[in-house]
Amino acid sequence: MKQISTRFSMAVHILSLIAVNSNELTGDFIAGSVNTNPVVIRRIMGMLKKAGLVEVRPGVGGASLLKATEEITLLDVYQAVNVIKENQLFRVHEEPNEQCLVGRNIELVLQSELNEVQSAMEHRLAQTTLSQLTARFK
Amino acid sequence: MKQISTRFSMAVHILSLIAVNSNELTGDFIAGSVNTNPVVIRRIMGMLKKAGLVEVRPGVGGASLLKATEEITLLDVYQAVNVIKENQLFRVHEEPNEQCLVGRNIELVLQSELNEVQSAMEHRLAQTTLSQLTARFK
DNA sequence: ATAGTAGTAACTATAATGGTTACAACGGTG
DNA sequence: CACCGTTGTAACCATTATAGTTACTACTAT
Repeated sequence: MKQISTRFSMAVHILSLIAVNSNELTGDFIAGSVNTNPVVIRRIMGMLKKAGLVEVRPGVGGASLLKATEEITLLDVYQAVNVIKENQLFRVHEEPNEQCLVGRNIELVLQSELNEVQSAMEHRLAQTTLSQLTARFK
Repeated sequence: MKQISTRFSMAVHILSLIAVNSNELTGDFIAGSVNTNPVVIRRIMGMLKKAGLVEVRPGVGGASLLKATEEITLLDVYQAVNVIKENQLFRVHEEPNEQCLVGRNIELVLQSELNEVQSAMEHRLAQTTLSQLTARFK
């Protein structure tokens, strides 16, 4: 069963860390908290940077958020790490037989429903903010 | 990017075929419409059978639905082909550092949100029936 | 100049997928 | 009763994305 990559959960972890310990964080420290290799962290940080969520001080280290924690949603993170692209949560089999009523129609009809399904999921992602998560840490 | 397996879209295709051409279908014909290998079809049919959605006449061939098309939802199909298990749409990185405030809490807090997200998606899947799809074929 | 950090490229092991071959089991039909 | 076409499975393979790893360059404060 294919699941959505841990890149996403790691990214949320990273952002939570930065939210809590603002600025005193090296990639190696983050890697220690996430429990993975520092390069994995740097890769994800690169994506978060490109999405405009964080700022990193090269050379010396230290990261900070570019938006308030109330304004970073799980959807923002999900999109930043590119874990699922637009309308591609579900993979639909390709090149069905056009000679057949079903084969001819299934792709378009099913895909339009699946797009709705994906939207419903992403809409729910947008309702949770980073601040809601960190508020529950204890 | 990992996507949800085409097993799901193929299953919908198969059920649509049965709904339209009730009973005169061999696995090889279905494979021709889906455009894949017959064994792939049989594998999926096996899952649909186990879920109580279809009935297959062994030996001689031919399949029929065990429920009305109005009563088969995309969620039923999705669950039948076991494409995503309960609360496992998102994979969460394992064994974060318990010494760290974030590491200690992230798993539980994030997972509870992600379960909500998955529920939202599945709820939307349950709103589309097989009959709604086949009605749009032309 | 040095030390410690970030940025990347390249390689690897792992796991799920989807296609394939092969064969056994089944059930009408001649 | 034997045959033929079908279903049911097991086993294998190529492909793909992931996540970890090594190695190296570039940057910045001291």
